[in-house]
Amino acid sequence: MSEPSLILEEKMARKKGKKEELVQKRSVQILEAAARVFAQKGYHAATTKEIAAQAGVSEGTIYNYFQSKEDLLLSIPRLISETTLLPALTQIQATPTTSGEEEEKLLTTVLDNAFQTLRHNVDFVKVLFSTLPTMDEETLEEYLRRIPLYFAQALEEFLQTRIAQGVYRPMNTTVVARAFMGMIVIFILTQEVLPGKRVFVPVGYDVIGREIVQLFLHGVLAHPGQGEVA
Amino acid sequence: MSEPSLILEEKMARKKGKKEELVQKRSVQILEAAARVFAQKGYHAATTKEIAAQAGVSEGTIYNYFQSKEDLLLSIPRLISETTLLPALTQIQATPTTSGEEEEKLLTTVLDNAFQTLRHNVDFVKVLFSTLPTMDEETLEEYLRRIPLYFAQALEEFLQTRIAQGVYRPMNTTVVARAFMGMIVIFILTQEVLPGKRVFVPVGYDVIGREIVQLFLHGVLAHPGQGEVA
Amino acid sequence: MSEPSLILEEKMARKKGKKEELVQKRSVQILEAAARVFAQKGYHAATTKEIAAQAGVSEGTIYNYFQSKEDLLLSIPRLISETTLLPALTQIQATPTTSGEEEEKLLTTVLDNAFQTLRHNVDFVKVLFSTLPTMDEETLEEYLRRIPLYFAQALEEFLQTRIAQGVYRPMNTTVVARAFMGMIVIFILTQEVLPGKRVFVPVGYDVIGREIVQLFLHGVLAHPGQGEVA
Amino acid sequence: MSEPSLILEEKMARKKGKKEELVQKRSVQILEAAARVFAQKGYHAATTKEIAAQAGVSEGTIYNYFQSKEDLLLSIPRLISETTLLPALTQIQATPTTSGEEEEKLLTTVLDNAFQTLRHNVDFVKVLFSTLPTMDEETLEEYLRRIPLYFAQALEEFLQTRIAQGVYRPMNTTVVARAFMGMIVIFILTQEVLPGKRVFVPVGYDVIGREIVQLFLHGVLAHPGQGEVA
DNA sequence: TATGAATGAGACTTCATTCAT
DNA sequence: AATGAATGAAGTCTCATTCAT
Repeated sequence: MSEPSLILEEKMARKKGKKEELVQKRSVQILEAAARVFAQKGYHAATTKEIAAQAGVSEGTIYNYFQSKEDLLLSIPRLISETTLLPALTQIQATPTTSGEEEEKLLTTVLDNAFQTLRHNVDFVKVLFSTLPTMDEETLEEYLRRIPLYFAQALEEFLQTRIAQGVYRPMNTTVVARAFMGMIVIFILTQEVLPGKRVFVPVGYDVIGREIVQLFLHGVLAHPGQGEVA
Repeated sequence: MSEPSLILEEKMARKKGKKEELVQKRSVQILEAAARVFAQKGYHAATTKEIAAQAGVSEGTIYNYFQSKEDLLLSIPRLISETTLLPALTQIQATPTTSGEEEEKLLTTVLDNAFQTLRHNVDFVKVLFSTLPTMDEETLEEYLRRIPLYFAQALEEFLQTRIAQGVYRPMNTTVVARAFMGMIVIFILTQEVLPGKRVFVPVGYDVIGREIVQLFLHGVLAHPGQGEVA
Repeated sequence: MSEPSLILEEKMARKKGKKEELVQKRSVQILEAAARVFAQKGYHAATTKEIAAQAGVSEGTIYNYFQSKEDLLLSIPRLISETTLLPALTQIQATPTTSGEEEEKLLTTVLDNAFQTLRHNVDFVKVLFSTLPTMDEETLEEYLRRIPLYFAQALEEFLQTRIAQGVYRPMNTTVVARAFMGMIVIFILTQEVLPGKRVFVPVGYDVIGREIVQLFLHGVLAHPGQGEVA
Repeated sequence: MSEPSLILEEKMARKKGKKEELVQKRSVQILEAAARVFAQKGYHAATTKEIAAQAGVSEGTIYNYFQSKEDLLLSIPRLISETTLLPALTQIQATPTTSGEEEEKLLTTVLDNAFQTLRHNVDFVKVLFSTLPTMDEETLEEYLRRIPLYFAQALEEFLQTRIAQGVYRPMNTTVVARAFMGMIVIFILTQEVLPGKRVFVPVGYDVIGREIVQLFLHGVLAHPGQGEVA
């Protein structure tokens, strides 16, 4: 008398599975379009119309997957968190001690990872830059939780370990970690985020990495041992 | 983005007579209000109504001095050239050689100047940050010319001089100059531009200055002379 | 407003076979949900999505049974004819003469029936009230035919009989019948249709019935026989 | 040296006066259009576009005078309160005792006032009918505060006075007052609010008034003295 | 010259309806 | 027959800009 419910259930399960897959796919499709348009025009200048066009759906469809335009903005970080961005950046602390040469290699790798990751997510970074200054603190936290913040923390812990190991000199790790971040960010900013190549002539990231590592480890002085600090 | 207004320029050129002075005053008054509102809300979220209110004039009056809202944005850089501490930033090259201690002092002064200048023009910097990613190259240049670009050039020349003097080791001056800028910018970004104090806990600029100078001159290694880590 | 759907009618006409019965059931199920939602939110504020949810079907299913949202509205009256207590209301004329006490009883019963019927169909009444002012005449008739119109006619005939019997005084039966209806309607309006209990504090329907009967039969004067006020 | 400030002030005052006048005028102009459209289509079906057209202004102008479409709805009562609606309805209590004939005259006048006022504000009444059922309680109160509520209260007080005077018999004044209101409302509803003349054939308001007064004072019985209530 | 009411293009969003599954 | 994702027309509302005063 009753329906062959197992088959039905199975069917619905399969259907549900497929549906969720589709929802996921469509969400990403829309979100990527939004990130692209936000990056290009800025959040406020971006229109749902253009996002829809870029995503290849109608404007109405956007609202089947996101509650509002702002929801799109807030959801963008989720796109990132599932990529390899975070892991790559937070693996610095994994290698506790090394020889001088190895230290250079390690830092170079860290920088390579950072540059690669940031460049791979330029749209996100652009959105970040143009939106952060006018964001409220809560949204900012939610946003930063995704990447740079963790990186800064991981970096600081790394510095503390090195100091404890006697490899690095005593220093204000918060400031130095942030300064290191600054050296990375400035190149992404000038070479990836800013439009045009005229103002800041691009330099290869291998060169940049090498120079930063040298600067970070040895400073700029020609005779480091002599001009010592008290 | 269209051409910046000529009205202001014209007015500035022939500032003779009380009338012209008044006009000049009114322009600046509006422009400062615009910069303030743009900095706070971002260019697109800012409304002419609020700018008018902040400037203490009516909306209509804005259009007697500027062609459009965009014209306001494009005219903001000109605000800087008159009031800025920029000269302080470009005098780095003026002091060619020094002892180790003096070098530290010099760099500290440079950093102090930079931080002071940037903090004094926070509104400009904020507008810069939030607008840069979506600006066209021409406008970008106009904006960057005000502070960062000149500073970067002056810095690079300074580095070249020092290398020639044998005080600094050979290096890619473009990269290092930009890295130095990055160390400055990151703190303005995290402490002045971004909202809230929770995410990036603020550090005093004297501490920051000291740490950056040490990092820049000596690097982080505990035993710099040896080129080896224990 | 367009023609009401024929689908339902058709279905209702040939209710033979289990399939047709099921279709009939589903139609009523959707229609009741629609009436509920229309009553609660008003026709325009109601969404097909919520109706579907209330009916426990998908939005698409609604359109397998009704042509449009408007068709739902136009089909609601048909819900009444099957479940209503309307017959009770139109039996007033069946009891031609009575004594004074019996007359009171009769009218009390009529009022009880009326209140019970209207309260039993609150959703219908609410839809009626909120939709009437903007309905076209045809739809209005279709709606009114369900309860109020028949009741008014029956009432008028009753009055005419009573006058002929010499029990009631001569009067404009149209006006008095409608006035009687008004006394009923106002309590349904203030106690059932309008939201909240603060503005019009509810009174028990037994009390209401008693007072209306007295008012209707005897008026408000303290010394009715004299035709004079002290 | 200083401006002739008195003249300026005067000018501004005059200007301000004119401005306020204009604002008032424009507000009323828009509000009346809104009431008209709301009455015709119902609140939700009405569009700001049509309201603007009816008012002879652009859509944007509406929002210079009202915050939202809902604000228009909530502001409609204000249109009424400044007319003579309320006074006419609440003056019932002003005449404490009368002879029988005078009582009839008084009630007739009350009814005339009520009908005239309600008919004069049909648009408002229509909006009331179509909107009240789906309003929240707070808005309802605000709305009802304008008219019907006060009328019911005034009426109840009148009844209590009459009972105390021995002119009217003891009764539940709340119920009777509301019933009296019902007799008024039903005719406005059937003859003014509902569309078409077919369903409820219109009757002259003088006839209606006369019949209601008779019904209210004497009831329907042919021999009132006999069929008395215990 | 300054004003600010009026404008209307265009933004975001909702929702009745369709149709492939 | 049932579903619900997709659609896109249409709605409300904002805001840069104009222009008569």
